[in-house]
Amino acid sequence: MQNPNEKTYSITELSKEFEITPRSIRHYEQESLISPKRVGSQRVYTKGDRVRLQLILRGKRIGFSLAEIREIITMYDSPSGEKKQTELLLDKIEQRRQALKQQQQDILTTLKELTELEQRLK
Amino acid sequence: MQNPNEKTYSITELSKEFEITPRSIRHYEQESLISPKRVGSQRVYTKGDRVRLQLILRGKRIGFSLAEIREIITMYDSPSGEKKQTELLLDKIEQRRQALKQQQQDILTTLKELTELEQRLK
DNA sequence: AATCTAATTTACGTTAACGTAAAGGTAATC
DNA sequence: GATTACCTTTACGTTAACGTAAATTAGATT
Repeated sequence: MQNPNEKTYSITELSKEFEITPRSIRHYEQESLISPKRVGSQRVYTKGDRVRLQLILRGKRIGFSLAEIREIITMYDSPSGEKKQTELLLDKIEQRRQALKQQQQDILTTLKELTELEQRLK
Repeated sequence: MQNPNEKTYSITELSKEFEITPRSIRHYEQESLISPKRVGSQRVYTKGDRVRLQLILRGKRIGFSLAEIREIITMYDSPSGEKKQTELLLDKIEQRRQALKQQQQDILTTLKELTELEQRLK
């Protein structure tokens, strides 16, 4: 049940909250990463849209391209359909998982090196 | 003590080992991320250069820009000099550490979401 | 001597992710 | 009714990180 009285946000509200420019948000929309409603010509963002924006920004922080983020979002949105399709999705998920595990390792290594460096500086 | 008989590598050797193009390696050199020796006009990479290349690639995997990687490398290379300089370095290290911790969190969140999604697909 | 093979430099091209005007619409406020 | 605030679209500009092609060099092989 979607509450029609649910709180909504304007583009500048969101841009301020997440410290990005409206231009970026519009860009994400152009890239089909988010699809706000319109009231007249103005974009209106629901809580769901806000969550999606957070997801986008989280993706960016771990170095995903917008194309990769779109892929992930598409996975979320895909209706549990064909068996063949599902297989493909599971494959992609596994690939992502591997990349993320690698990243975890890389981060751990880098953190250690930073600590070493810090010691050396004292 | 640097062993002058130490094993060295050509640019294509390294490019094959790490599955990148020679162009990329030359580009990193242009950006002052690596400085191989020359024998005649040809680049010759020592083991140390190889390690540095690995560091670069690791940085890339966690989403660092070449500029950020250069900053980190510079920190490594900086001789423990002025007290003021050292303070600045320690600051930068701390900043990096914070960003990396954030990334760890983001990755954990993403991994969880992937798992949820996987469950949903079954 | 000619032909590979692997390297070099120079330089223009490409893609992603926005930045940055410019020109205009609408609704509230002075 | 004019200004202000906030939004819109269109479109060209910018930066990073290489890709790609052209012209050249130098050593090894046929």
